[in-house]
Amino acid sequence: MSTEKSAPKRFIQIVKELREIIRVEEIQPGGKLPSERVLAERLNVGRSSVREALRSMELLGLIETKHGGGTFLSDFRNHKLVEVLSTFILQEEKDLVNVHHTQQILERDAIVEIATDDQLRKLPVWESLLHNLIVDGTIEREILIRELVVSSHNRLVFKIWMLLNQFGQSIYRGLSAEIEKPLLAKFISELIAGHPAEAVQAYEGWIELLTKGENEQDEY
Amino acid sequence: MSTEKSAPKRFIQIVKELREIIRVEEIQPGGKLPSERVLAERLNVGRSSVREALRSMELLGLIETKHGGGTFLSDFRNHKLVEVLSTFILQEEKDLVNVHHTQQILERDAIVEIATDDQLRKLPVWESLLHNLIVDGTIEREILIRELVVSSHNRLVFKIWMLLNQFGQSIYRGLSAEIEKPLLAKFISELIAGHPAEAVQAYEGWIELLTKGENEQDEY
DNA sequence: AATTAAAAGTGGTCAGACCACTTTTCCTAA
DNA sequence: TTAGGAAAAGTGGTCTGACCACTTTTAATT
Repeated sequence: MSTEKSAPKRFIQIVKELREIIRVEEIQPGGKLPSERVLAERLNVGRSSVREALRSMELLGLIETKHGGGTFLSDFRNHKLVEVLSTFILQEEKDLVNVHHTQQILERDAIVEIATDDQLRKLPVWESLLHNLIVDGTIEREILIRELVVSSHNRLVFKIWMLLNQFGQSIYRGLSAEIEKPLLAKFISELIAGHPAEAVQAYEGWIELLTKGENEQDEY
Repeated sequence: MSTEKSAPKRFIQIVKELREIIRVEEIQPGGKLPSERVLAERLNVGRSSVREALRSMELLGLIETKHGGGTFLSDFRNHKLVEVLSTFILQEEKDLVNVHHTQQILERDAIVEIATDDQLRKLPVWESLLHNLIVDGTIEREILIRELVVSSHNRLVFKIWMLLNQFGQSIYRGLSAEIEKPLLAKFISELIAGHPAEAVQAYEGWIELLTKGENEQDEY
């Protein structure tokens, strides 16, 4: 009666075994996986079942395939899950808003963490970014944010953020650098100075500037 | 030479055509898709190719399959973004500390959000939890935290949190309710009162209490 | 009319056959 | 000896047909 139907789909099981093989044999990104025929024999399943699992992983960008060449483990960062999913769900505006909201949560925390850590806030990256901003008048927003999250020493947060970033690309409209320049400068300065509250405040002002006017975003 | 190889994988194409069929025939979530054999004939491909596409979509949670029954479009508002990703993101992430850190980031944000929203902070849940705490002297921590995140109106955050929770079980030591009682009471009270800073502070004290003594966990 | 058994429909899996492409092997010619 | 190039082997891509297991529909029986 319980919901324990326990119908473990074969191809799902194969995906798991594949992952295990990758782990045990220490196959590195770019490395070659056993051929479909070999896998079929090793796992005692038909080749078509192996292919179903392999194709699933390929859709996710977990592996890459070269016709006649072989199957290769691709780098984690290349996975396409987000891209694929987005084609199915991107019409939901609310999802996008949530994605960015979540990103901002992570970013805010990273800011606080960096600003309160003498080691981190003195990293040369920030000075460099600030310098670029003042001299060139431009700054690569994504790099800045990325540095923020990376520096926070939490690889999990970084991974999640990267994923969300792929998913939520391009909500930040191109904006005149002149407008955001002072806010950005203040933000980075406060970060270096070790003033978390002020840094976060400047950051939020900056974000608001970037997203404002995009839409009224009623509370629905 | 260019990276423009443009190798249009068959099963990828089928995924796209599937999506088109779903759109044109207005198949609703829960609705039934044409059978594999029918699809194969309609698209002029072999059944195995159809299956590869179908299995890929199933791994993403886009469709569901009932053996002998058929293939059904699942509610992809409930897409498995986080779920699927987790198996690949967290597989190497043995660092429980990171998991909990990330959870706490999300929780902190939820607290602020609730405390600063008159609608949310007046929800009867909080009073109820506080009452239970005082009367019974006990409180289900997971329920509390869960309510926190759920109330924040960001389903994505909720999903991520639930996921992390699943992975990070059992770091919170069973602790004497007497010790955490005052902190918890203060935390909830501040939440209801609409004092975000104080609520967060109490929350952090509480968390510190819960995780302290666990420090035998060297950084390895 | 209700119950039940048979049939049809559908997903799950496998085996084998080709094809197209890549990599390796190995023989020939310079 | 060695550099080229053709043949062979390896590998992914796809299709067909065959069963099996399970569900839904249909038909027959009571």
